[in-house]
This record gives sequence, structure tokens and C-alpha cells, in this order.
Amino acid sequence: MLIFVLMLSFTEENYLKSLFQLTVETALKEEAGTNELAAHLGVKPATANDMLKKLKEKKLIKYEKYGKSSLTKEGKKIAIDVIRKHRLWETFLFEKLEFSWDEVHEVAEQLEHIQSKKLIDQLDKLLNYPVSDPHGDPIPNAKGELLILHQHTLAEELVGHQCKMTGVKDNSSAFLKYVDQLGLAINKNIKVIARHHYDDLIEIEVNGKRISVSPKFAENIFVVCTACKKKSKR
Amino acid sequence: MLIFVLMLSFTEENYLKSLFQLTVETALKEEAGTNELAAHLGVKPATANDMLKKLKEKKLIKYEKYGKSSLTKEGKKIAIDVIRKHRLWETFLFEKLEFSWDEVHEVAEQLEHIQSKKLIDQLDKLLNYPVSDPHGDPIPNAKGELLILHQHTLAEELVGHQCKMTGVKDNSSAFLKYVDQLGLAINKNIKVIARHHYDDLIEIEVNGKRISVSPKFAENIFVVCTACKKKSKR
DNA sequence: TTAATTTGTTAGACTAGCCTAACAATAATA
DNA sequence: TATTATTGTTAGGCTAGTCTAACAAATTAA
Repeated sequence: MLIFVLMLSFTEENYLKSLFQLTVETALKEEAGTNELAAHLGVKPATANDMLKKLKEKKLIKYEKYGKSSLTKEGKKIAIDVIRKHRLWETFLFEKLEFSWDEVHEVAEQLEHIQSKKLIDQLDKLLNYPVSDPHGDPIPNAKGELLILHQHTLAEELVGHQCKMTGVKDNSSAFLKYVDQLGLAINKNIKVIARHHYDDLIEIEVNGKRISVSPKFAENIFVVCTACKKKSKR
Repeated sequence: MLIFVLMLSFTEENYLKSLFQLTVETALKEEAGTNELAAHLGVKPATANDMLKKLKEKKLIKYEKYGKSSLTKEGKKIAIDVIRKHRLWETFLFEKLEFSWDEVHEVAEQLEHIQSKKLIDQLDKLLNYPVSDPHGDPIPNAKGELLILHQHTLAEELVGHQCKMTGVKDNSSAFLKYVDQLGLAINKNIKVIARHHYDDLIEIEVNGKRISVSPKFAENIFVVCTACKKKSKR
């Protein structure tokens, strides 16, 4: 028996998810601009503009002409649900179907829109209620509670800190393969040795070896520092 | 890395699947009419007509104005692939996620359109290469080979025959629940006792008990008869 | 504080997939 | 075979989601 609480298209779900990722999740701000959102979704600003009006009409976002946009409580709930599904599917592909961590994202982008509460709850159970996906990102639980880690990117000022890698920002296959190549992985210990201001490279120690990474690379690696660990909550 | 051999929409895939189910699979004919196809898909004939022209353009079907339609070799390949995915997902939901056989169809209708060869091959492996889904329908293998069973429906003239239930034609939840209620299930032995021409009911013996079923019901139950079993091939 | 740049909006157009209403061809039947 | 019924097609219209091009507002910099 289908219950039509609110039937959203794949597209609408993707807009809500993007908005969540650009605001709440990165925890840096509450709102996102139209161009920023359009770029994140790979569409033109004019297209995003139309959708913002539509989502406002449905009371899923707050939006005023020429202003920034933010999720309403209801919009946030839906966004978190999509993210939960995405990350559970990634975990399933990785744990049960022998996918590598650079392969899971693309397929999960499709699977995240399947509508079936039972499917997701059973998947969660099959995987034994995982708390994070293969990229280290937290999986919201069935109540929509999401662990927001107080993590840094390796590009921040962390010289001398002893850190542990917790995740990646860029989920592209190309980036993840590069991460593998360099011997980095989730839960690896990383010590930040120096920042070379001459060419902006960041020198780190991992697996007992010293390597240098670009700022662009470092920006996409999440870590927590053993020293400045803050408590996290779901 | 995505390979764009031919990117079909969900809708296009559904038209090919329907055409396959109305022709090759039921093995009764090679072609289907526009209205028949439209009815099967739940759209108006005018809508189906547009799509038939489009699929002809893509060389996936044979179609001439005012004529019946049939699948080309390429179209058949795609249809079988969609059916393979549908039935593997049904099996997965039933075997691994505690779905009942009347719940799997609806969700598999969504899952069948996910594009990922690796996903399906791994799912097949996880399920240990099943040959039939929870409704008894054969699952095409990775090469697209499909077991066509020489089965009858219970509505055919089978008085006196000892049969075994092999599947159902109607996959709706309502019908399947009714099948459960009557104590019928795949692999149950069924003996056809009589056809009562007064009210058209068909009397059968199952689980040591005699029950009567309507022609409408009987039409949706597939059986093989121990006497007239023919060899099947994939 | 004006000018330049960035950011956001509007208008108009296109495609896919659906519809209805009117019509044309084919098939069934009297 | 002529008529009726069925089946299939065309024309025109709708919505969702996309685009480009032109323009307007807001922000940044001179």
C-alpha cells in the first residue's frame, strides 16, 4: 500500500541533497546561493532558479528573490533520507558486492532514489546498522539523526598535529584511486610535518614514509586530530 | 568509466519489456498490437504510438504503420536484460531482505532500471546464480539465455492431470495474497479434479483438500503436468 | 560613490512523455 | 458486400526539466 505523503521527483530530491551538502553538512553556513547550487548540480543557474521557486512553493526550502536558499525542517528531513539511502547503498556495494570504494558512488547515485521504506530498513539490518560509509561519511540512522564529525581538511593549519584520516570530500573515482596509490586510507594515522610556502605543498608522514601533497589534494582529505578531538553527536 | 553503447530511458526500457512479455515470453505469438501494448503499460494508444515510432528509429523494434510490432534482435537483448535485473532483484529482496513474494514486484519495478553491469553480476553471484524468481519465473543468465518453460495455466483443459505449480501470471500483491490464503504455492502438487460447467469453477486437490477456483484465478496459475512434461531449454 | 564584476532573474525555446479529440484503416459481422 | 466495430494514427496541448540570451540587482573595487 503506497502512502503519498509527498512524491518528489529524482530531480527534486537531488536539489535538496545538494543544498544539504552545501550548507548543514559542511557546517560552515546555513544558506547557499543559486549559482553555487547550480554548479554543484551541474546545471545552469536559470534552471536552478526555476526549481528553487518550485521547492519554495512546496515548503521544502526558504528562498527569497535575490537571496540565498536554505532548507526547511521538512526539506532537511528529505535530504537526510536521501543521504541515508545513498550511504547505505554504498556500504552494501562495498561490503556485500565486492565494489571498491571508488566504484560505489556512481551506482549509489542511482540507487538512492528507490522508494521503499522496508527496503532501506532491511538493508540497514543486513549491514548491521553501519555508522559510516566506505568514504568515512556518517550514515544517518532511521530517525534521521546524523553524526556531524568535527573534522578538518588536511589543507588547514595543522603542522605538528597527529591526525587520523576520517574521510574524503571528493568522491570521484579518479581522486579515490589517487588516494589509494599514495597509501592513504580511512583510519590511517597521518602526521602533518610541514607546509612548504615556496610551492604550497604539504608534507605529511603516513605509513612511516614522508610524502608531499598539493593543497587541492589536501582540501579533499578529512582528518580528526587526536589533540583537538571534540565530542560528536548524531 | 561509463560506456554509452545506447542509453535508454526508463520508459523506453519499459516498452521493450512489455513487448517481450506480450510476445516472445508467453510464446504464443511474435507480434503485439499498439492498443494491446498501451493497455499493458497503462498508457493511451496515442502515447504508445509515438514511442513505437521512436523505438523503430532506434532499430529496437520492427513496426509499420497500421501493423503489429515485434522486437529486433537488439531490442530483445535489452528486454531480456531488464527482465534479468527485475527477477534478480526480486530474488534478492525475497532471499536476503525478508520480503514476501507479494511485496517484491513493486520495488523490483524501480530497481530493474539501475545501470551497472557489475552490480547485477555480483548480485547474481551473491544469490548463487538462481534460475527462477520467487514467482517461479525463469531468470535469464548473464548471456541472455532464458529458460522458456512449457507450462500450462490451470484454466486449460487438464481434468485428471497431476500437475505441479510452477508460477503465477499476475504478480499483483492482491492476487498473491489470495494464492497464499488458498494454500497454494510454487512446487505444490495440484490435481485437477473437474470443471463444473454450470458455474465454470475448476475443482482441484491440493494439500489433500479439494477447493474450487474461478477461471479468472486459474488463468493466472502456471503448472507443468507430470504426464506431458516437455524438455525446456535456456 | 561610481564603475566594474559577480550573482541572480526572466523570457522564450526545446525535448520527453503523457493526454484528448478527431479521424483513418482494418477487421468482423450482418 | 456493406455496415459496424475495432484498432491505430494524427494533431494539438500539457508539464517537467533543461537550455541560451538578455537583463537586473547586489557586491566589490577603484
